[in-house]
Amino acid sequence: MTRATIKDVSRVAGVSIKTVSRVLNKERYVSDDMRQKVEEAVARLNYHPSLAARTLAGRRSFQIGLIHDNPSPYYIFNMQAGVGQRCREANFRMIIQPCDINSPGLVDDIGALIDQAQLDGIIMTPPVTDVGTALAELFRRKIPVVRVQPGTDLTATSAVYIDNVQAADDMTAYLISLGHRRIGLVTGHANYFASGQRLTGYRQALQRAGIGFDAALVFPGQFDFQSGAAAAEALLALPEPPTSIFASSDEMAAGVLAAAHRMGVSVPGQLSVAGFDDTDLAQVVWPSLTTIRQPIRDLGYAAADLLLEFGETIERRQLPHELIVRGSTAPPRPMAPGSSPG
Amino acid sequence: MTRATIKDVSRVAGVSIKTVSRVLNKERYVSDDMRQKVEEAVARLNYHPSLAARTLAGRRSFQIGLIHDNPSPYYIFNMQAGVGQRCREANFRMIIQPCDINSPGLVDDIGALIDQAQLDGIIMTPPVTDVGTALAELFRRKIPVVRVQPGTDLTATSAVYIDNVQAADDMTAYLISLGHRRIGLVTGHANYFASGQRLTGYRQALQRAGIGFDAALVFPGQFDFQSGAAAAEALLALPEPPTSIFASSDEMAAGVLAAAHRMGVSVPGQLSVAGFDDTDLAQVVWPSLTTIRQPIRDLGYAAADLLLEFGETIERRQLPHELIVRGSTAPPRPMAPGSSPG
DNA sequence: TTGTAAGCGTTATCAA
DNA sequence: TTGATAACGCTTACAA
Repeated sequence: MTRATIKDVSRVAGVSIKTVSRVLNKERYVSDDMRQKVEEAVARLNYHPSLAARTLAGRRSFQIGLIHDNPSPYYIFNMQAGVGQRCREANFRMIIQPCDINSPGLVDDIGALIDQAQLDGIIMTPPVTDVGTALAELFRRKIPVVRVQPGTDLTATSAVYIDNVQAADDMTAYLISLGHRRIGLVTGHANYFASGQRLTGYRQALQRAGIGFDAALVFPGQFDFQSGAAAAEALLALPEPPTSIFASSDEMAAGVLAAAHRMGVSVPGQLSVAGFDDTDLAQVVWPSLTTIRQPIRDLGYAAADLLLEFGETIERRQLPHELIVRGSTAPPRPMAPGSSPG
Repeated sequence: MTRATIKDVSRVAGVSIKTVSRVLNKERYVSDDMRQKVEEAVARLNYHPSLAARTLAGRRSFQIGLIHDNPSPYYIFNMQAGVGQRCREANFRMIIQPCDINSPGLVDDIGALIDQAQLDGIIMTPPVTDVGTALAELFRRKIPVVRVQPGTDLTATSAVYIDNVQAADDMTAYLISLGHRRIGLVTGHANYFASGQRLTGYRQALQRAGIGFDAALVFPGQFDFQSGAAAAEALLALPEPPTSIFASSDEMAAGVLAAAHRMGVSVPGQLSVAGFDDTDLAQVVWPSLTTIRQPIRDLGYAAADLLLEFGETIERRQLPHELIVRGSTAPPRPMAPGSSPG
């Protein structure tokens, strides 16, 4: 017993091959009578069209590529889930392509993938989104592209994103609303555009509240646990330490927590910790953290949707972020030297 | 400018199409002269053969499927990394297929995937490995299959695995070697074969050490955080509580830690906690945990290797687990009621 | 060792 | 609204 082909279906249904093809592709100009016959035959033979043949003969391959260079399993997992979901709905397949943005072969690899698989479109996630040479290659090939949270050439391709400035503003404003006046900020890796955007949001909220910007409260990080911990140590050692620390990523927030713990600073009693849930991991692993959450899965779904619905047309879609408060981000007690709890 | 085809290459190289094909497929009986001409033309034209055409014309699709129903991002990520690595080396592509083992359409979905993509082979991870209907469908189609850590029909397909009995034995023996005599065990989800195997290893080590099996020290869990916490609460409330708790998964071990913390039991001062690092997450998120680690990425690599190297032949490959001790799994202090520290 | 010709299973084109 | 037929880019047989 070998695979059923379109020929088998046409024979069983008693119609021409072309008619079967029409039904398969939901083309117009097929009578209900024909359509029904074909559908019955397809079901009876358990027929599934060969993707290879469709790709070779037609203009589409029913495949899109997801290109990433992101070491966070949670990020990738959720992104795949979202893109995969939309692909399934459209009967498309998703090809995953991990890569290394520092590899000299990056552009060639992407080109080879597109050629070999005849991809119908590409989704890129940060930081691949902002590799100029890769983008140029895609333009050259005129292949539809959707970028997730791009940092440069914002209008060059379709894109999905959250507003990082607003998100950081929201979190900062929330902390201020609880009574915090000295809010430490651990910034993100300098290579990521999100880092600067988050700093901007932080400053914006402070200014609106009439709180002066204190450069001593801003400490550079690299998005990782270590730098979060280092930042917290520095910030908590200040003559006038912050009552709250806002880390620009969840891993750094975890680092802040660890350092505070090590230094005997009670959380949230003496210090409120907040962060960005960049990897979708914070809520799972550090459930008490107050975070700004990017809806990674939704971003993936929206990216695929844009690609499948609009193709070459450039569309942008902004998704809402969430401020997630779990446990208490308690209002700070005065921490003036010598003060003691009520 | 359109894609280069094999015809273009043959023209540029001044040889026949078939010769180009021979070089591409590394067939024998090609003179060095010809080979060189072809390789130059390929490089010059930046030619990448169409997978669709190769699949349609040939017997192979250069694609294998990875089927999973596993909610752990870390597990999936590492598995993909391992399988993907081996695929890249062989110039194969990996198709990811998430599924739901309780869905009635499972078998049909798998069949459709194989038909549409003409997959050359399938890798399955638990718990899909042990779905009889799915396995039967694959046998019917005579497609090469490699299962990761199968629980049933062990010799039915090629497989890669670690020895769970030995692993649990190792950990239990290690705890005993530190002086523990009362070791609690939180078992895994009853649906997973690994659960029973780990219980067996635990009992085996106890017996060898001449320690009687105490059913009161074994508490059923479901592999998740909650049940780990519940188990710890029950075990620590025993009249004679264990000095050590061995959880059959990392998430449960985390639950044990949390519960101990909540109950004011100091770790590792009064209680040693150990676990299985099933998701490859323990070392990242709970770095102090003593764990038995499955090398997930290596399992994936080995699975793909088996599939690509041996195809239909049934081969089994056992990989070593690792006992990872970080921080101290301190020997227990006596915990008799009323006793006080040194 | 190299080349020729006939498919592979679809879709595109054009005619009916 | 339906159908015949020529591609699509490669591999497989088979010849030379």
